[in-house]
Amino acid sequence: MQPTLLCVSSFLLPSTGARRNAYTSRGSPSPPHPMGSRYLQHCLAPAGYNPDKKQGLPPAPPDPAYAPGQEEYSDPESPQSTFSARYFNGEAAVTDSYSMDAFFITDGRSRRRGESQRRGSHRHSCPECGKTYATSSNLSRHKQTHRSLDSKMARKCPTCGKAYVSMPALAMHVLTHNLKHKCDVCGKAFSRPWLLQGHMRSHTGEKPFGCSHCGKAFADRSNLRAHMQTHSAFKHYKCKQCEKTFALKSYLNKHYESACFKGSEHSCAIGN
DNA sequence: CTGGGGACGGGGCCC
DNA sequence: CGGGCCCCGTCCCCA
Repeated sequence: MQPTLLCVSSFLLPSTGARRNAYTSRGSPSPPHPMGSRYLQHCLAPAGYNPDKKQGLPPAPPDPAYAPGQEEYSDPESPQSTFSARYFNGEAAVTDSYSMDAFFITDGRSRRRGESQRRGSHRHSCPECGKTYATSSNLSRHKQTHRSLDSKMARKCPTCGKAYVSMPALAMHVLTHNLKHKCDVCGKAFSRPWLLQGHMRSHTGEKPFGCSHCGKAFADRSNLRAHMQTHSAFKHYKCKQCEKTFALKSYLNKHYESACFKGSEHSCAIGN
């Protein structure tokens, strides 16, 4: 992800301090999002976003406005927004800032993919899902992800026994048992260097990811993404029990757990 | 109870 | 094959 050109100076913000230092165990993540990084590709037009060749991001749709008053949110996998991104923080440039489209339309991978397509380079496409890759090697690795867990090719993690059909995925998983990247400040260890990098920001107060709308800065890109959704006038995630709507899926999930489905089953809840 | 944010994990993809 | 990057998602805390 590249920042917009509106405000590209990076520097350290005063640390807000980590509110807590409790490193609790996390639940298993959900399966990868079927829509991948394209899930907000209908976001509003850029304001200030300059799709230069380095960024390579596609321009926003000519009329991407998400009709106000739209009551029914039928596709929670592709939330949209009427928010028009403007960077109006007149104060000192505090961080890189990301307009809505620049942030949501695509990610670095699809950006690179787009560049390759514009260059007209030959792509190797997966017959099962249609994804394309620059090399047959990459395609071969990708194809492993389509294997069934019952496949003879499936292998188990020697440490925890979790089965994988994709060898790269297994290799990545195995690394999670080897926490060799240690924080010099607090001693917390991580399996991958960029996890440590993100963690270090909690010590330094660095917040490289800024919201182009309100100027608020974040240390974590995912948190900026969630913040961006709070600027949306629309609450895309609706409880199927009480019809209440929420801007973020996590809020809806919380609602399911705490309120609407308290003491009952989540029969019509998450995952639809 | 909801909204917002901080911190982090697992896994896919590119080079 | 491995490193780096990015994504989605979760858990937790607080106002």
